[in-house]
Amino acid sequence: MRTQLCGEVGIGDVGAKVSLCGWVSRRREHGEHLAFIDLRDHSGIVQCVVSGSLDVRSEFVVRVEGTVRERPVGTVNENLSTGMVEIGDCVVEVLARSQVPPFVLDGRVEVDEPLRMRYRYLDLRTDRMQRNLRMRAKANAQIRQTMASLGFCEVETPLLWAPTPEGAREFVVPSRLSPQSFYALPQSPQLAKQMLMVGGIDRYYQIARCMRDEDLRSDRQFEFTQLDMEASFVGQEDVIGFVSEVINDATEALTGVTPDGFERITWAESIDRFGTDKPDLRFAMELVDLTGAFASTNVKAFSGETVKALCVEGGGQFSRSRLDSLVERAKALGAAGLAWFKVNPGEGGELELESPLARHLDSGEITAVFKETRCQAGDLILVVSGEYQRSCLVLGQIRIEIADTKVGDGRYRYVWVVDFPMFDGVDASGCPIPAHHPFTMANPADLELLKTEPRRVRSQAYDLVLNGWELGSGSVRIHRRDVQNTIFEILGITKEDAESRFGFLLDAFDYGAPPHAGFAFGIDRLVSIFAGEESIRDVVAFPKTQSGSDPMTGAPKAIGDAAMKELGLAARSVK
RNA sequence: GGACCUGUGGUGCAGUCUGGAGUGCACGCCGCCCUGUCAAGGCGGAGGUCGCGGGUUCAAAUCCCGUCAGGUCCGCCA
Repeated sequence: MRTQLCGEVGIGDVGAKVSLCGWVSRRREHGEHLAFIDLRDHSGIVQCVVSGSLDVRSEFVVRVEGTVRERPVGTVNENLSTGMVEIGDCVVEVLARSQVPPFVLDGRVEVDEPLRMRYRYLDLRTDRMQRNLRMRAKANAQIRQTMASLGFCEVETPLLWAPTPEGAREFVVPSRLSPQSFYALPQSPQLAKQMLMVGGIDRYYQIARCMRDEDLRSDRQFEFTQLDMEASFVGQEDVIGFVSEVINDATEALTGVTPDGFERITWAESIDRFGTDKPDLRFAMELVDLTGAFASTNVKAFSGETVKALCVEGGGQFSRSRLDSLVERAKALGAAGLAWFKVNPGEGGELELESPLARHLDSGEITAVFKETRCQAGDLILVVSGEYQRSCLVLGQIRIEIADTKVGDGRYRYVWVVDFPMFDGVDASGCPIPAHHPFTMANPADLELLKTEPRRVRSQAYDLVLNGWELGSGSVRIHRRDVQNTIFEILGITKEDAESRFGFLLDAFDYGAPPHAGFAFGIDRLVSIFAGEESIRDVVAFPKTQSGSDPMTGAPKAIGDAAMKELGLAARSVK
C-alpha cells in the first residue's frame, strides 16, 4: 500500500516514484491550480504538491502517489526533517473521511485533559503522545534485554489472585462459578514471586501490571506497570547491583545520557538532611539543625523537641504574602507554625535578622543561627520547631516547593535510600505497622531488638529515588517460617489470621525456601521523567481521571440485572 | 473524608476582584478569491443554556449558597 513512511522521505529519494499513506495534517490551497498537503504519519510530515484543487480536509486518511523531487530554491522548510524535498504531481486517494476534529492536533495549544481523554485516539496522533508511547516501548525492550543478560527468567503471574487484605485496597472480581466468592486483582505480584523462588526459578522478572483501588494522583493510576523482580541466593547488594544496571541501561537508551552513578544515603540521614525519604539531589538547600542553638531559649516557639531550619538563598526578596502562605502551608503540613527571618546586611559588614521574632532572640542565638545556616545577606531562613520527624518532613516538603524543580531538565540524580526502619508507627491496637511489607527481613544486627524495641529495628529494605520521585522499592525477604511467625506476632497478626491470609506462602516455606530478595520499580514514573511529563497519564495510552472514570468508554458502568444475578450479586446503596 | 484551583461559541484565553446589552483576542469551521505555500494570505460569514440549580438585586458570566465535572495537594497508596 505504501513504499515508505512520510518522515523517511529524503534527498536520496529524489526521482523515485513513491506511495505514502497518512493523515492530512494541513492543507494550503492556491486557487484551482495548486495545493499543498502536509501528510502525517507517526514518523513525521512530508509536503505533497497537487496540481489542482483538493477535496480533502484535516484528518482525512489518504494515500498519495507521486514523485519525490528537490524543493525549488527558496522554498526549503528548515522546520521539517523532510523539508529538503516534496512529493510532486500527486494523485490523492481518500481512504477514510473524518469529521472536523474537536481540537487541533498540532500541539501548539494545551488542550483540556478530559477532552484529550474522551478523544484519546486523536490525542494519540500528536507528536507528543507518539513520542511518549514509543519511548515507553523502548524502555520495555531495553529492560527485557538487560534482565535477560543478567540471567533473569520472565514469568507471567495471575491477574486473578486470592484476596489478601493487607496494604492497598484491592480490586475484586466476582466469580461466576462460585457465586459470592471473589478473586482479587494483584496490588503487586509480591506473593507470587516469592512462590516462584520456592519453585526454583532462581531469577524472575516480569513487566507486571499492578492494581490498587486507592485515590489517584498525577503520579498514580489505578493500574500501573512495574518491573517486578526477585532472585534467590542473593542479598541487598546484589539486588541493588541488578537494578542499578537495568536503570543505567534504560537511562542511556532513552535519554542518551549516562547517569553520574547511583548515590547512597541511609533513611535516617535522608530525613535529617532533606526532610524526606525520597530526596531530590538536584539541588542542595539542606535542612539545618538549630536545636543546640536554641537549647536554653526563652522563645516559646523554639522550645520544641527539635528546631530545624532551611536557608533559602535569595529568599529575602519573598513578599509578605508569600511568607504568609508559607506559614499556612507549614501548618497544613502539621507544623505548629513557621518562623521566618530575612537576612539583611547590617553595619560594618555584619548581618542582621529581620522578623517579627527577631527582637526576642539573644545575641548568642543570633550568632548561632548565622553560623549553623551559613546564610548570607539576601537569604531567608525558615524555622520549624516541634517533634523531630514532623519538623523535618514539613521543611522537606517546603524545600521541594520552593525549589520548584521541573521534570525534564536533563538531570538524573539517582540515589539508593537504605536502612529503612522495620516499622513505622503503631496501629489502633498499639501494634507496629510494617514500613515496607510484612515479609521484609530485619537487619541481622538489630534482630535482638525485635521483641524489646521494635521501633529501633532497621530492615533490609531499600528504595531507588530519581530526582525526588520514588521509583521503586525492594527488600530482602524472610524465608524461614519461624522468623515470619515472629514478625506476624509483633504485627499483631494471629496464627489463624496469618493462616487464612498467607497460609499458602507459609506452607511453601515448609518445603525448602531459598533465601531471596527483590525489587519493583514503576515504569510509568521512569518514562514520564524521561519524557519530561509531569503526569504519568501522558505516558499511558488510555488513562483514567482523578475520580477513576474513563471519558472515552464511560467506565465504570452498571452491569445488567442478568449479569448481576449470574454472579450472585445484588446492588445496594452506598452511604 | 478534607483543602485549594478551574469551568465563557468547536479549541485556547481575556472579561469576574469593582454587577449595567453575550463585549474582546487568537486558532478552528463554512463560502468566495488566490500558481510556491508551509502556523499560507485576502475578503465575507456562521457559531453562546457564560457547567448546572437556587438566592440577593431594578439588573448577575460577575456577588452568595448548593451541586456536578476536571485538576493539584493532604489523608490513603503494606
